[in-house]
Amino acid sequence: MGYSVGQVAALAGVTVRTLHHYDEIGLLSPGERTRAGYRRYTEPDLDRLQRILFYRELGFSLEEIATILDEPGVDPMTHLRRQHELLRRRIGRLQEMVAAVDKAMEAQTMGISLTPQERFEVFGDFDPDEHAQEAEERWGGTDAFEQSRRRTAAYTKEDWLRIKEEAGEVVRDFAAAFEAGVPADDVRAMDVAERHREHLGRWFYDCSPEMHKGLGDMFVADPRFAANYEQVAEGLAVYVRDALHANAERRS
Amino acid sequence: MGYSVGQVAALAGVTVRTLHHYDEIGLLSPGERTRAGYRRYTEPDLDRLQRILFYRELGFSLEEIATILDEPGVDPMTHLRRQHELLRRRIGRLQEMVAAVDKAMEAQTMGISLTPQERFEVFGDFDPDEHAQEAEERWGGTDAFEQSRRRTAAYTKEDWLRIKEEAGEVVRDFAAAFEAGVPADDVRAMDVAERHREHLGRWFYDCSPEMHKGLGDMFVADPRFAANYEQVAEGLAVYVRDALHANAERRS
DNA sequence: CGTGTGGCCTGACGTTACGGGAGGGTCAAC
DNA sequence: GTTGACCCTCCCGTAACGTCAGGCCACACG
Repeated sequence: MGYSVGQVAALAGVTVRTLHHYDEIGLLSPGERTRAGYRRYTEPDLDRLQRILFYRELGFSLEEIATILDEPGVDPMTHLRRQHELLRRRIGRLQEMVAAVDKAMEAQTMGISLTPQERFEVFGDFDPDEHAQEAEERWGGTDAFEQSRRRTAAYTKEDWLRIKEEAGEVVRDFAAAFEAGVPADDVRAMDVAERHREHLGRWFYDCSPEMHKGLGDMFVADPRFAANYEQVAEGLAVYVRDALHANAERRS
Repeated sequence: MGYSVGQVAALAGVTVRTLHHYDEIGLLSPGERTRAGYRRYTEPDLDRLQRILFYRELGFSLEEIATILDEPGVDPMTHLRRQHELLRRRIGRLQEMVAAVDKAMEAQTMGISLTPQERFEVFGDFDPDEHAQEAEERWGGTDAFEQSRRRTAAYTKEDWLRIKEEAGEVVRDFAAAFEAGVPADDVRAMDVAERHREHLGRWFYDCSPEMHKGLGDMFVADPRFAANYEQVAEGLAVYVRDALHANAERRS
């Protein structure tokens, strides 16, 4: 019953030391121990190890893997879909690199030399998402940004759809309250603001009330964000900011 | 003229510290320095950096990259072909993983649970080459084995063809001398043995005369290797061993 | 002509994900 | 009942950087 470290190591193609390490940092602790202190790995442990190795191979850090695996309420199927999506992306990236190599070969045979930009473009625009670059410039290096980047890295298309739906719901509720003439510091508006904050915490990063206030300011100051609300209703951006502020005051 | 660290870092999407590090370890030292000591990267430096990042992305260690890049007599085209080959392999591996995920999804929806072996098989047979596993068992952990593994990791199909051809030539020459009645300790036989040793050094690992002798012994003792020679001419394995021994004596 | 301000320099210590060995217990087998 | 394979827990080492700290350098601006 159960597998010893050596057996698991041989099975999974890792060293015993690696398993010890995963135990040390709490990433994978064997379900049982013999009275002599020997590690005994159970079937679910193997399952978890398989996932660990998978995400590791795709370049995730062990800490990231821990948060991915310990996300509450994710069934095996979600993991598989996520893995599928990640593989697809990674293969796409490698195919881009193939294209770049092909281009370089062509240039080489033609005797043309590439510009520095051309040479690095496959490395440069790591994510084809312009928003990500903007975010980097604004919040680059902050904890929140890092946390967000790490978490979103593993989201599937379906995750994103759910996020969009949730976000849309919040905006609609804000708009409804706004048009109904509910004051921004009314509990009803503040409750929506709080849901917005929770939404961020669930999907992106832990957003303190203080940070949430700053975010509200930006919704007004930055036309790119403001447009998101203004196109729903004129004056909504300011309303949302006020609601976030009011909610932050209430929370602190 | 030339690029500063910051410019290169921005261009290539790496940090300044990374470039400092590469300079420290001698992997990429800027072609010039200003009188104030500022690094100035030239066009060839960018070229080299691009290759470094390429091989790095594919999982090579910086030490391995250094040996790959500093291999004498490799033109840009060879690198490009090699990169193409590596990408192809890597994509193939990822596609295997996709297949494994698909299988797991199927099993999941069917309610079947996979055996431990099935779960890890995509990680297990890391290299589909049975010879590599045998080699690991015999020489696992030795410097020569490590060196060989590192170097061969980057060989293209064309490299392997050339290796095979070279090796075949040596065997034919051994066979010719053997059948012509040339004694194994004759200079002509010993010269072929020396060429064999150089062949190993060029493509696999630095083979000392002492190691070469051991290798000769194995050609006789291990039927798997012996067959290689015996199928060319009966008694050739022993002849080759004797030639390797004689040459080793001469060399020491 | 001083004075920021941003970029660059060299240490030097911190971190991640293990590798590898010392020193010592455990256990099935001969 | 001892031997060899396997396991344990420290503990130090390594690779590839991250992250300051303390101090030049260079050029724009008043």
